[in-house]
Amino acid sequence: MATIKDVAKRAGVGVGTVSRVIAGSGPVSADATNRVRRAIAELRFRPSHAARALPKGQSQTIGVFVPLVHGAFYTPILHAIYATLREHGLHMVVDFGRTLETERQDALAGAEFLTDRGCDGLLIMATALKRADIEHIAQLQPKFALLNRSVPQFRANCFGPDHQAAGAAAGRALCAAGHRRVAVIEGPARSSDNRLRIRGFLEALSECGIDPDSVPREQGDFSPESGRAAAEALFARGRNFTALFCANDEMAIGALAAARQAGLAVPQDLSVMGYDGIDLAALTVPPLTTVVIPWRQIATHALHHLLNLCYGMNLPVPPDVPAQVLYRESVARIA
Amino acid sequence: MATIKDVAKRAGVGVGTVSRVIAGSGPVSADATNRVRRAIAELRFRPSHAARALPKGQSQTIGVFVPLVHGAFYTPILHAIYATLREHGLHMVVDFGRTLETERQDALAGAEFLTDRGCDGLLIMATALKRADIEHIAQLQPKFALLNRSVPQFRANCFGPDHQAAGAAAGRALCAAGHRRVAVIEGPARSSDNRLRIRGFLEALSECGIDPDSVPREQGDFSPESGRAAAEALFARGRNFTALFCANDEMAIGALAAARQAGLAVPQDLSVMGYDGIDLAALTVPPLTTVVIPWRQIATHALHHLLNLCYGMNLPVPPDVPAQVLYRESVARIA
DNA sequence: GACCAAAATGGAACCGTTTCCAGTGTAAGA
DNA sequence: TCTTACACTGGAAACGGTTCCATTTTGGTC
Repeated sequence: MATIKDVAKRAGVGVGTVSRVIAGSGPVSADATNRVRRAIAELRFRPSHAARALPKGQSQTIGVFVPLVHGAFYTPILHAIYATLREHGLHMVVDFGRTLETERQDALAGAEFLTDRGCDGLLIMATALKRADIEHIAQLQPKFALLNRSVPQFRANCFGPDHQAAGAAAGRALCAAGHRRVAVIEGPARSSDNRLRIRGFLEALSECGIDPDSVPREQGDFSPESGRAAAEALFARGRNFTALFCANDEMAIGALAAARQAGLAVPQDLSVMGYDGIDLAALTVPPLTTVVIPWRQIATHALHHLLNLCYGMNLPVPPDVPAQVLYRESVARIA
Repeated sequence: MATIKDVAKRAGVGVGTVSRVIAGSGPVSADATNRVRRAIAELRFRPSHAARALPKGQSQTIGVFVPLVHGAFYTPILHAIYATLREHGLHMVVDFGRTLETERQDALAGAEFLTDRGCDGLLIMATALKRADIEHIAQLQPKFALLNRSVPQFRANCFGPDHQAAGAAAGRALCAAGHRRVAVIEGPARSSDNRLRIRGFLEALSECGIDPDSVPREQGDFSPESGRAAAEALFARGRNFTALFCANDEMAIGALAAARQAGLAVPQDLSVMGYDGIDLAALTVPPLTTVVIPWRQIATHALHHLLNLCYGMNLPVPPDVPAQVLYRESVARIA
């Protein structure tokens, strides 16, 4: 591989001049610029990223951690982040968790990996992180933003929706449609955002005069398959409910499949409500009524904040729009 | 940030010794090892990735390009790649394309980004790449593997299913179920794998005595939404077919939604067949009959080949299992 | 033609590692 | 006691860029 010295020699200039041509820093005569450009092309010179990052101490790269590679939930968020980064000519290095069970340790390992990688800032999505973990990350790389996890100590670095309010909106919507007997498929207990949305949902029910303790609940792991299994377990316990709230859309998709398998028509025999507002929810059979969280927007704002931090930019970080129930066809109004 | 020199000073040894302790290369006395380890811990020393990669010329990192961040198709493949990489203690840097339209140029830019990033090898998934593009990539980084794109010149580096055979299997399955009037939702014409599977499908139909030219066709872009639109267009042209073959499962999901919207029961009024065998296809309403391509396996084998190339490993690269039709409930047998 | 500021330039020092080589200390063998 | 081998060690050189400083060149002014 050709180095900057080879280019300098070929162009008949010093290495400093070559560097200035490449980076556009400092004055270079038109003549020298041309000779350097030609030499670069002829030698197919490509500057080494490692050699470049070493003296500069900056890599124009943001590190992103996402709990899972797959699934309909995380990837659109990643897409939004990536698009924004590209707009600003920045690079992204992603690290993924293996499973939701190992999310916490994966996120910690990911933060180390990304920091070691010379990322200028970290955008981390992991609800399973404890306060001490976040302190650890802050020590590793003070320039970071947290997505969907909030701790008072780092309030300014935390971005995410008000899950409790959003959960409450779901509860109120079901009550308003006349449902009095409701079941819930919740996510993993370790996930703080799950706990909040379930709490909000049950509180709303309570305000409508429904005893939260009477609500049958099953737990899934946010995957469609787990939603199916949870729904089946719920059906097996005797189907004395008219509506089913799922802690995310993917589990709701599984619940829809389970309902069909059980011979239940949605929404005539059973209403199903999701959460998150993933794109796929528009294309289920029937189309899913869900609580839309403006995830892409939230992610973009978190990133804006991070870029302001890292590069002294001045990107807007407006308050997020609140979550809203999107009425499609999976919830029926009953007497 | 502490450097290796600080550690050496604190431990009262030379930098060479510290480096040997960290890398486990060369002999170091137990005493020195302990002092170094302690100093590392006390100073919270973390070796700089950039400084390390510079003299070594290797980064223990594989670069992966995937056409899209989001969607149900690419991410499980990425997941399989990531899992294998972790098993071998290697890192991954991913680059994504923006849209399927820009796949070709994004893949090219991605190859450059990943190479500049010091990746030891490249795993690239992009059907839109032309032969010259691949030559360019080979020049950039001779250690590469191609997923789902095959060119004779680089036969050994290419991995992917036999789309034509798989498409034919779909066609035969529909014929065997008694369907004589069939429609097709195909993917983008620029996508070589799409062309192959459609060709195989139509050839199989032809062998069953169905005129390929009589088959109504609409084009989508592999997204669920485009599948819905294509199905609607097909319905609008008069629904004189009993079965619909979709070039991938995601478009089939969209077609299912369109069918419901049109008041068509699947499979009673219309049979729908997918392609790929994504996980979600098991949870649609009704569960989708599809051609299962062993994508995870293919990706793993491509990666094995690449690792053998990069690190002189000796990982198995067995022939892939052929694609198979998985019968679920979206295709009816008719008279 | 002399002078000066600004533009342009070459090259040394530096970034933080790895690697290699020369050198020291020690134990075993003659 | 003297070699000899070997384990261990320190430090210089190298990796390929960026940056800064000293120096040369240029163009404009009087």
